[in-house]
Amino acid sequence: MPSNMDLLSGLNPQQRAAITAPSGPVLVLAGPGSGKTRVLAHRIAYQIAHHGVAPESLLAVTFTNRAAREMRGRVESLLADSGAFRTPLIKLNLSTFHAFAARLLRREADRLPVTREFVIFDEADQQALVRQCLKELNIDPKQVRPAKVQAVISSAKNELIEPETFAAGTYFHEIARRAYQRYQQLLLSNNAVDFDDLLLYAVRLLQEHEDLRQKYRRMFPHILVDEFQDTNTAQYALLQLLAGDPPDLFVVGDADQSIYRWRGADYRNVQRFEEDYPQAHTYLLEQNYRSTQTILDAAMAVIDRQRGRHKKQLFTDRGRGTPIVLHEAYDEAEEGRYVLQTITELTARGRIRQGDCAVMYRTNAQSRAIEEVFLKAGHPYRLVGAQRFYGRREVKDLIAYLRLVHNPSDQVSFLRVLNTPPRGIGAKTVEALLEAGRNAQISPGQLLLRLLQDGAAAGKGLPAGRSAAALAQFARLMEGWVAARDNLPLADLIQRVLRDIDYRSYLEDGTEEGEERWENVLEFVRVAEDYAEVGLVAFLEYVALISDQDTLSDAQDAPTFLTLHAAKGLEFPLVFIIGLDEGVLPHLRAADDPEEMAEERRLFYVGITRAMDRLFLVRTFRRRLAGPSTVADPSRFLSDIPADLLEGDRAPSRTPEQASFERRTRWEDRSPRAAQPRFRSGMRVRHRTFGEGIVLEAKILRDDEELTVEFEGAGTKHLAASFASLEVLEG
DNA sequence: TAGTCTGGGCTTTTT
DNA sequence: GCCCAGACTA
Repeated sequence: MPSNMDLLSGLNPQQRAAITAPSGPVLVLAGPGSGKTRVLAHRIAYQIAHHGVAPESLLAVTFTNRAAREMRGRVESLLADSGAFRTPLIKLNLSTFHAFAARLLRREADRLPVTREFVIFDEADQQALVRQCLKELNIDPKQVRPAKVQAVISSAKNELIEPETFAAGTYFHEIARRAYQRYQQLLLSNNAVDFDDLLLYAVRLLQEHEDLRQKYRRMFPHILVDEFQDTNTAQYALLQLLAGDPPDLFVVGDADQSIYRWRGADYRNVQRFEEDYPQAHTYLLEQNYRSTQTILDAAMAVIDRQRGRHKKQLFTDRGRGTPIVLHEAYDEAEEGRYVLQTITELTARGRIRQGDCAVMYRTNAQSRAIEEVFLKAGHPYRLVGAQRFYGRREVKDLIAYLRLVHNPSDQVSFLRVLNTPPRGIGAKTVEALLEAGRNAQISPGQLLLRLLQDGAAAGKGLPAGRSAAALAQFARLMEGWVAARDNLPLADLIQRVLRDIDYRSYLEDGTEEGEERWENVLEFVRVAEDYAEVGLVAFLEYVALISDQDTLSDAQDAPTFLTLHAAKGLEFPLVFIIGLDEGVLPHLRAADDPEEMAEERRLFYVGITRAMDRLFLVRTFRRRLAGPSTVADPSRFLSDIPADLLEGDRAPSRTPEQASFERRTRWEDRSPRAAQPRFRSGMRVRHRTFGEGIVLEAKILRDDEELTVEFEGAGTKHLAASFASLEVLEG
């Protein structure tokens, strides 16, 4: 087949070797911009075109729908170009872990404690449920925070720990254990699963049912995984269960780009893979095709400060390129103006398009200041962030209505919409309704529906009078929607709900905000129109599993604003990373945990390596984190970048305050290694007031050494070596 | 029952 | 500075 040549042309020897590697476990360790995704796409195409593998027997897993979509496009065009395939490869199984698991669960629902129609609860729903559990357990939600309990439950699930095996060593964990137990029961009575259950149930199904295991192994004898470093325990277990014997498991990843630890991801799965599959072939991709050498050098300088990783040498033949620009703004507004101004200047020459530019930040909240500047200037931009849209109150309300229509047992949704907009159903009535539901052993939604059918008989225990009328009216609405559910196109169904509840006049209260909320509703209807074909179930699933990255579109030639997390896997000719301040990047929350601090560093590394040609690092002198604005210190990561890669570009001084600040931080004359390291992690030290402790982390910061010390009595402290006068005891 | 108020809590990243 | 939950009042 001459087409094989096309599939391998233009690839470097390492890439080629990985793509043509014999079937079996394969690990591709790939630096940023080294053509990781390309290798994956070529591998798929090569298997199909060269080895005659049936497309439907391949399962490729990614972390976002966007990545899956892109991969599909690439594979299809590769195969089309090579003349091997003409029809679109609809049979190719390319999806996210969660979407794949959801499909599996629906197909095998008869072995699950939920029905095929289960709904997927998102984080807000989960918290609502946890809140309910705590209430039942008579726990004050102020003492034990529902969000924290939810997080604990979630990470337990990601570790495949179920309520029965949940270890309760502390008071908090005992509460969490009981809440977890009740939480699972409540999920079932809602006919719902949460994000984590998707994976957990999938793993359990395959563990417990030999026949299913065989079935899926036969179905997908070839498995490929993107961003393998971001798999968590449940995902890894799922892969192992799916991988047949002999396993044909092709995984690509980069431990340096692991940024989802907080979601249970464990980059040590890369090592685990090598241990579990000692016969695995490993390929290393180091040549970078994306960035200039200057950008790569900066990235390496940042990541090399990380201990306990194996060093990669990133190189390119793109040449040195332009120095990285470091800019200090006075405050967030000026930060925004600087970004806008720079983009305007650079694009004015015509070589760079607006859409080539990206602005990246640590937290979503940071986008606000930038957006304001752009809005005021009438300059268009693209904002990446699905959560922002789907997390809005009005959108969540609508989704809850739809979920209720789809699944009247969904109590969380039911309670959300029962009195939204207000229709005279107050707390007392709700309480009575819940009680009646408990007595009748059915969900309150079902109870209401039944009430209509057999009249007052089932309504025992429900309040009479005004609220009864309100309840009956709501029940009639519900009944109407459920009846219309299967006959009406999705968008029409939504329109009908909107009309029935007169949602528009509820939202439009004359304020600009109300106007905006209604706009969002209309936007939501537009999205639903695209799902007319596939119907309500698929739409709800789409809405539940959407990710921020999925909202990125190329439709508009405008700069993109996105979080560093959302930026993973993307590239832009021109990148701004803003908010390079202590407390922002690295984030405050990471300060007392070396593992988390390491992840902040990797996050910065991911950001740097998104840039192809130009990189702008921006920080702010005054910043509002919470409450009043305070003076921020420059990010510790900045001092890891060698000065010769940087170009100073400071705004003119505006205030004496700033001028004095600039005198203190002279980037251009800063020598990168001014101070000699005196401390190492693991050293025992003594401090005058804090007593004895162990150095957790020591790093050179400008002309001082910054230490993180765990003191026996005083806890973890951050100290500047020159002030702290520490005595070294041993080490 | 609904709407307003206040006080407290809290701040990350997202499938 | 912002948001939410629960308390309070009409």
